[in-house]
Amino acid sequence: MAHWLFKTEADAWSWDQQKKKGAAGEEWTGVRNFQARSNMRKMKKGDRGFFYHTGDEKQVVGIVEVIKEAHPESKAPDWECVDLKAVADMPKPVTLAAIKAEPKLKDMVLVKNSRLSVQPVSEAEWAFVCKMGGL
DNA sequence: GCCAACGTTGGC
DNA sequence: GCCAACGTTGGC
Repeated sequence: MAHWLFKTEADAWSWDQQKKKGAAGEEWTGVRNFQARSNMRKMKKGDRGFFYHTGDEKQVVGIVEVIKEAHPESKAPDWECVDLKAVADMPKPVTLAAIKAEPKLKDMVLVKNSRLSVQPVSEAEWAFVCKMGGL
């Protein structure tokens, strides 16, 4: 199973909003970057990802699961999205500062290319960040 | 609020 | 197809 990281600003689409959608999930819309889109196209149902708040917080706040693979956005059919549902809170949110301070995570896309909004996460990185977050 | 880094656009 | 200019993002 592959792992990912979804970046969002809390005032655009927050973890609370995502959680309120429950098991029905919600389309992950607004991706207008080709690299991010190609990452979404690689996702399989059941893949999991980190839900990351950028902006003021800059921390991983939860875990989401892909419940529908890449398809056109219902409101902007020229673009694509996947559907995500919230799976779990991070017991202890993992901050960008903590990630940057950890040598094992120095190659994370979040560190190397923070602007990319949908990122791949390696298995080792996934396990390590989960551990840091208390999962 | 600033600035560096990156992606996209458009002229050639 | 290249590259300069521009706009946007996001960390600080």
